Amino acid sequence: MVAASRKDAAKARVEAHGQGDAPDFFSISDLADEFDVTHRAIRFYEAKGLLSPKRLNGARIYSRRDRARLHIIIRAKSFGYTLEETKRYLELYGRHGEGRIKQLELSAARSAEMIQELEAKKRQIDEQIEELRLINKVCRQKIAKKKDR
Amino acid sequence: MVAASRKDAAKARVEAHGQGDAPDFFSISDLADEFDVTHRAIRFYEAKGLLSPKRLNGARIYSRRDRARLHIIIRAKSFGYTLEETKRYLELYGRHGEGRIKQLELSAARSAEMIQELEAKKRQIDEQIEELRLINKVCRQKIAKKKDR
DNA sequence: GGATAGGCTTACGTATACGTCAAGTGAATC
DNA sequence: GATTCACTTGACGTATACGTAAGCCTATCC
Repeated sequence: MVAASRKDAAKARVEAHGQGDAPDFFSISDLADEFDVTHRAIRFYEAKGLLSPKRLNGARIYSRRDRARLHIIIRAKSFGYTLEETKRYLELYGRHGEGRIKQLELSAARSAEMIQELEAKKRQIDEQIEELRLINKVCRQKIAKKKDR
Repeated sequence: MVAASRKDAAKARVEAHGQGDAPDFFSISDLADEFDVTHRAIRFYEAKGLLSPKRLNGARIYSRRDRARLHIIIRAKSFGYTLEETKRYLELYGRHGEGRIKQLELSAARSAEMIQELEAKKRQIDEQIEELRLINKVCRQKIAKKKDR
């Protein structure tokens, strides 16, 4: 298994100054399995600039940070954001804390905006849930009526 | 304005046995304006079987129910459902209450499933919001530090 | 009754998000 | 040392969700 050996090599390097037992890096297959996406998709996100893993003999090595980013990509997709929108979010994610005041203020503003947006989305979902509860209730009532008739 | 006249004609017909002052039907432009989507998109949803408005001299006439369906389509899209998935939801929506027990039980089950799914989606959004709150907090703290230095 | 407004269909084009080969590399195992 | 295994890079294909232009209809307004 080449991947394993590459992994071991990288692991040795990382664990030299590593700190835990939880993995510090991942192969593309690790992440593909963990998040149930294809290799192709992960590479596609990289091509679009959402990921930029290190390389070891050509093979991609994903750090915990890369993994966290992938997690965010997949979550964001699941509630309707395009990769382009997610990219903007990841930019924010990648550099909060760094930069000059102007940059920090921009990040603060952007994160606040996104929170508002997500709260709005939650409210929309709540409306939808309410409708579904009503449908569910009506169905169960009609079932009950038909059954004791 | 042809639309207006068609509207008036249809309105007369509907108001003959109508009940309120809120509109009972809508032109494609009405809905396009209200929900900020293009005519093309609305027709596309129809082509995909998500809508099926009545016609008057060829022109589409949308009922309140059609309008409600469009509203659902747009909301569902905004939180990540495909039109195909939304179509399945609309089927449920369109016929709860009708049919035999088997059908009612299916509808009850499906609506319950969807509620679970949406609740899960809400939890995901909450996680994302938590992350953003943290980012926002860190940014504001660093800004404060830099400012009183 | 000709212009204008709104709507219609047909059909090809486009952006996003990958899927699917094809062909090659580099390390590990038999 | 040949095979295998995981990974690589193109390159072309495909599904979804529309955009866009062309040409036609038709009711109302002037």
